[in-house]
Amino acid sequence: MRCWLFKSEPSCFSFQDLLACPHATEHWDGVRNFQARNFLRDAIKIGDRVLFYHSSVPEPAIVGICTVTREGYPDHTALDPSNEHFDPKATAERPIWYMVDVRADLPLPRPVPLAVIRAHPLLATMPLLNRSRLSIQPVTEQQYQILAQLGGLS
DNA sequence: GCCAACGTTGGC
DNA sequence: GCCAACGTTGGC
Repeated sequence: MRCWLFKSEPSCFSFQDLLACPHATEHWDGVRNFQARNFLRDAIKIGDRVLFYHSSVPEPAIVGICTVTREGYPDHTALDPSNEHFDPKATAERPIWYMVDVRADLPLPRPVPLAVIRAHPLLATMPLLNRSRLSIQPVTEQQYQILAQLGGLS
C-alpha cells in the first residue's frame, strides 16, 4: 500500500473541512512546488492512503486518514487570474501544475504531534522534519504502521 | 518575531 | 552551469 503525507494549515483548509465536504471528497489544488507536483502528477494513485497533517498551529500533528479518489489532473486554479494560486506561465496545453482528489476517512483517535514523530527513531527520517517546503511527501509502509498505532488505530 | 531550511530566480 | 540573493514555509 502506497502512503503519503499531505500538509495543510487548518486556518486555510482543515481535516474537519474535508470531512464536511459532500462525500468528504475535495480537490487538493494550489500546490506550487515542483517536487510535490511530480508526486501529484506521476506517483499518487487511486486508493493510496494519505495522512493529513496540520501545520502552523500550536501543536502541529497528523490528525486524520484520507484516501485518494482521483489521480493527478491539471490544476485549473493556475489558469484563473482571480485565483490566489494563478500562474501566468500555465496554459491549458501546458498546465505545469497538477492536483488530485482526496476523501476523508476518519480522524485519528489520538493525533500524532510533531514532537512525537521527531522523538521516534524510525519516524525521524521523514521529510517532514527537515523539508519544510514539501507539502506532499511519501511515507513508507513501516512509518505508516507506526503512525497508525501511535494515532490509536488498530 | 526570529530563524533554519531550502527552493527559485537571475546575473554572469 | 554556477552561485548569490531572495522568498517562502513553518517550527518555536
